[in-house]
Amino acid sequence: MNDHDRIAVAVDVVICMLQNEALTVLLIKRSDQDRWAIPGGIIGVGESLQSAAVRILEEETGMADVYVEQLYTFGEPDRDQRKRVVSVVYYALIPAQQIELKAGSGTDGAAWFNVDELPRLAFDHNEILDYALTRIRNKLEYTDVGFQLLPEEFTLTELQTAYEIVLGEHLDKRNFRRKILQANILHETGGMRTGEGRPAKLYRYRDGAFVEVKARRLFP
Amino acid sequence: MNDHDRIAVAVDVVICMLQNEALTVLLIKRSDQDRWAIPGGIIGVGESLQSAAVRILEEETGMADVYVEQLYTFGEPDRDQRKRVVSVVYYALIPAQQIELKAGSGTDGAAWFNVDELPRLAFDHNEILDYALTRIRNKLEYTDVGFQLLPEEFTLTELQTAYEIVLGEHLDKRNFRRKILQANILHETGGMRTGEGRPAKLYRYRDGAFVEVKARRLFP
DNA sequence: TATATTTCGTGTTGATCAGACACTTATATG
DNA sequence: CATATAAGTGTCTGATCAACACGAAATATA
Repeated sequence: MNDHDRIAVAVDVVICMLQNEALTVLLIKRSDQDRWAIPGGIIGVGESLQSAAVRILEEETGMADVYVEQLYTFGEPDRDQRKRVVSVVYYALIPAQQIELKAGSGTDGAAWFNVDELPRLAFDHNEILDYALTRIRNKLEYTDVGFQLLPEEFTLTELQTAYEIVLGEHLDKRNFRRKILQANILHETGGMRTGEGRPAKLYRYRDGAFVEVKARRLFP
Repeated sequence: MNDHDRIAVAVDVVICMLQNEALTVLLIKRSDQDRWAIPGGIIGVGESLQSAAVRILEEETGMADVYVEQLYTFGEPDRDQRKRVVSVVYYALIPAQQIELKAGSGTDGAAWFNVDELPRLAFDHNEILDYALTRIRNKLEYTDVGFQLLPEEFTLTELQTAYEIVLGEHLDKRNFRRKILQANILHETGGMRTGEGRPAKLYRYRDGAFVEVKARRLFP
């Protein structure tokens, strides 16, 4: 087997954030490609897969301390015409906020796309995003991923809206609040969010709460 | 980066089967290693990850047409002292039966181990097996993986026993039967299994049934 | 061949949970 | 001060889950 035949290992990261009442994903355009793509890179020697994902995330967004989880590994022989690449794909959920995008090296630019209005992407990246969204929607129902999309403090309405955006369906206000509060995974910070209308209590996620709640589905 | 630094891509396969009222996993011992290990191999050029998993499974057991699914990719830099290996791990569930183990090339032998009585394995393979078992137990509750561990025709008691072995807990007979039958994923073959005691009806899994049942948990 | 043993197969009840549904309260704004 | 906006709150009904015991059908044995 000559060097040309060797298989390259890449790490790609699906970076998701809530913006303008929509779930968005960060895509980049490389100088040598005419389609948008999921950001990624070659793994460094001595670097773990997870570290590589965190590094790529940091290079694109400048953010650290973010929820990152392995999604799936894509390795069809023909997924990249140029050479054989096995991509270990991670996904990251970052709290809603304003982010200054850093143009990574070798890229023409980066932009956030509404996940419901994606263009045709490079390689098998549309397939990867489909898979990522399915995973996130599923995990929303029985893990704490929903909280990762919000800042530390949030109102129950903001939390419900986040769930509605990701799931793409309306949820009943009273049932939602009852279930979340009964699950005992939030605590009131004491602060209030003011604005037009009645002020709302602020909550914070009880970190590690899902270790206790575990197998219990939030929305069965 | 010289060739020595390059990263190798391996595919490992956790092969599980029911035997003697226990869930067992197939392990091999390589001539150059003193510990048992999960069977695996280097991926061929032009071979997809899934194909490699199926090939490895066939090499070890002689079986084709088996349930195979990707589990997780393990790639810590120090997981193999000799060189950097990224392992894409699959798991396979094969129907209970007698299997003639083929000694794969370069192996000292292969054997089935009860998953509750595993020795200390090579590399990070204990960790991988823990992860695989957790996944299988979870999927048992909301997918059709349970049926993959049984032959085509089975009695309800055999199915319940399979669930009990994998989950490691006792299930109520009447509740189990009611839930399985109401889920409408089995049909009676008309045949009966005879033996000591009253004969039992034989059932067959309605293939593709979980496409319909989908999100519905069998054991919430 | 009668009896014992083994395994299959079956329903009900009470408790818990999910889903549908509408009005009052607190603040900001004009 | 009146109006608009969003927050916050409870009940009832139907569905689902968990707990629970015995009769039926066959084989094995005395």
